[in-house]
Amino acid sequence: MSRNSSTRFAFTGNRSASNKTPREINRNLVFNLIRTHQPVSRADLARLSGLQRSTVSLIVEILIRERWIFEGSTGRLPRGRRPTFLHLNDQRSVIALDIHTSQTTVAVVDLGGKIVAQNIVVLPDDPSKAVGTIVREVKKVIASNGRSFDGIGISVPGRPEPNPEHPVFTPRIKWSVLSLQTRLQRATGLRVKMENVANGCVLSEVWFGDSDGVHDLVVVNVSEGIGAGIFVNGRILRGKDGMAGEFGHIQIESDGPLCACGGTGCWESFASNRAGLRYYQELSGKPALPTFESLLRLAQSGDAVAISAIDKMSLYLGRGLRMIAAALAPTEIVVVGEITNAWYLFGPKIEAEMKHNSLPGSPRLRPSVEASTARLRSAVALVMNDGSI
Amino acid sequence: MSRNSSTRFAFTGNRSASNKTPREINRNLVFNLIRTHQPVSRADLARLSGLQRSTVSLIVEILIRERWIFEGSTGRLPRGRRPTFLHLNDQRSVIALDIHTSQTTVAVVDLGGKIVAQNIVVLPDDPSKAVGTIVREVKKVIASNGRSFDGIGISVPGRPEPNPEHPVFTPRIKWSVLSLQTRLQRATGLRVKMENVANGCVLSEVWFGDSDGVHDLVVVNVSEGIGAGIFVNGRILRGKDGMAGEFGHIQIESDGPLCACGGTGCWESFASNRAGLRYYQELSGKPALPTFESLLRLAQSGDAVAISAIDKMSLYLGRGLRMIAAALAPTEIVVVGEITNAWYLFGPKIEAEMKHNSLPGSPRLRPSVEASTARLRSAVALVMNDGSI
DNA sequence: AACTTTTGTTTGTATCTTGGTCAAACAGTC
DNA sequence: GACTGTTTGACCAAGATACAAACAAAAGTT
Repeated sequence: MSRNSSTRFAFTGNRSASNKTPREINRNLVFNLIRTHQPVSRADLARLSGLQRSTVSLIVEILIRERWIFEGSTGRLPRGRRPTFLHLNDQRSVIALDIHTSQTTVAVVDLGGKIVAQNIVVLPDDPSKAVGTIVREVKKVIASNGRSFDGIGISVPGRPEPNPEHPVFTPRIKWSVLSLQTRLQRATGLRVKMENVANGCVLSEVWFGDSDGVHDLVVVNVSEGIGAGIFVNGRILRGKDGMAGEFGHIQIESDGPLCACGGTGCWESFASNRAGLRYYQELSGKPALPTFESLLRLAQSGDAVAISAIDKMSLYLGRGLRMIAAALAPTEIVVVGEITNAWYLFGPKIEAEMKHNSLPGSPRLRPSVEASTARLRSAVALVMNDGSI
Repeated sequence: MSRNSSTRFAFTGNRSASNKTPREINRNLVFNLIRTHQPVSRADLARLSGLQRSTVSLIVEILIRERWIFEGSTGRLPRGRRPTFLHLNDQRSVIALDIHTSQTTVAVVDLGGKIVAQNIVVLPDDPSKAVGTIVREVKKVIASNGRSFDGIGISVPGRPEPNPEHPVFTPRIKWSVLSLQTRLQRATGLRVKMENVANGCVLSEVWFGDSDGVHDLVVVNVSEGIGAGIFVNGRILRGKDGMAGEFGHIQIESDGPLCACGGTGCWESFASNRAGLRYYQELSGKPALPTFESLLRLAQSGDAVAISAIDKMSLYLGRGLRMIAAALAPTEIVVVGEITNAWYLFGPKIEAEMKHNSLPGSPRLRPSVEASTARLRSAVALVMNDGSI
């Protein structure tokens, strides 16, 4: 909270600092405090940040001028002058895309994380037509909403880091997400940012989570595959070509099903939604269920075989989370995905296995609030902040 | 290199910045450039840092006054005024301790990373006497060297993070490293800092490595056990209670030998020095070899069974490194340990297995220069910089 | 009506980088 | 040997910023 008074050396990278650096840092600090504490007064911001009230006032003035926030009503206190409450400007908003293999959600999200409008688009079977369908839908949303938008944020399964050699790593999407980006940019003139699902959920947790000082967090996205978003030392760990967090493709048994990545025995072959469906098929001897949701419904209605399948999946999930705990020692692991809709069936099993034979100090484990919301909200952080937290 | 001109928000933690912050940042920057580029002139520092020459001169003046650096000889250029070369002050030095289960190295290391004196201490069999032996030896070294020391830096296998609940995690050391710290502090009056071996090697790589802009690096220490030091986004990833990087205790097979941590099938059960010795014993049917060095010597002399044992160990090492690559996607993995003394036997096998069925963009793999040097040098970074890079 | 408390603004000061100027020092050229 | 161009390092004014303290505003309390 207070000044860093260390006289010792501490690398902060290769960047030099100018006179404008403190303002930049404090401006970010104040803005983030407004995000997480709104409505809030200047005096409270001074107390929260450790800055002087005068400094806070100057920064707030800038933020108002740039339309990030606005002055709301005055409050009421037991005594003293009434404070002026500051709010995030919910007039500013972005277009959010949540891309899945077969469907895509197009939404309007405001700066405060509120989902103003939402629209599910079923993609055509022909992959080459998917991009066109999405672009059309986005233009429709822009036209139907009177407001202007700050940009477009896209959540994709895979790693859309721009790299000339491996442009994108999105094994489950059959069409080019890169061409979607450029076509949206051309069609709308807006800035378009893409991010991996798990990293996006990290952004949402950090931007809109109620916990104040998140500094260690791993988000594990359990869906068709498994990917993780790693938030450490106050930043997202991206790694080379944005490939960090691919725990799903870590081999946890030397033999096992062949994975889409080419390897065998990958964690996601044992613990993803597809694995759950496979377990049900193996245990029941019946034909495969159409969707993972149907497996959840069966289990929730008390089907013993479905519950066994879920238990087996949970066991492997817990084992993988133990791996993540040993590797990164986060204070908290947040699970995102369809399984959070029936967390009572998974959570206890997963947690027990995660803590079984683990090193001292297991992380807290909890499901994400609402996966779809988290993914859509990430668009705000992506557009407003380049996703750089 | 140049100014961060982004007007967007970028979390830099919860700390506010004062107008002393730029000086602090730039001072660190300049000092680190001197460390990595010495001897170097003020003008070169200005070019390297992007700062104005006037600013560099002011900072250099402070660094000289505080005895971090000194002005050396003037250089010679094709034309123009002669530059004054700046050097790290090699009069400043620290005591370095490199702790192993059965022996400890006590050394004197100067600010430039040069090992001025070195002394191997064999620890008594009785664990309770180990601390006393080490303290005596340190006092002897201090007395025999005329100079004064800035502190004591200790490299230990394990995670010596201070935490009331789990004070330390050093499963292979039978005596209390915490009491060593306090007794050394009392006996010498110097500041005493401890760090995990792998993290220490990261510090050494970053402080004394010739690569300029290291921002992604994982150091894997292969010894009795296996531990990793993770350097990402320009900082060491410590995790809760400093436990991050314990890849050695990740389960890579569901069944396997019982590990010291209580689990089964841990990576280090398959890939550590002990595993190599076990493989030799299993393959040869002969009694166990006394030390890992003897296995290396056998293999180097062409013993086919020893080479097979090493190959098996390499296979598992490569598999574990593939796991680290998927988890963190570092640009480089550096291996530290006895195996680097016979790297030609391990390296190709490890690298081939690491790249086998891996995700796109494998990290570079290389052995550390000299493990003992790296561990001792880490003391400088620990003492001079609180290990906070 | 006077006092107290809290909020938000204004003003003066210290710190720090920037960017320009200047002398010194040196090599090459006329 | 004098002139030219280059580089280094010192010096100084200007601009940006946070801080500290004083001040104005607005409400409740005495």
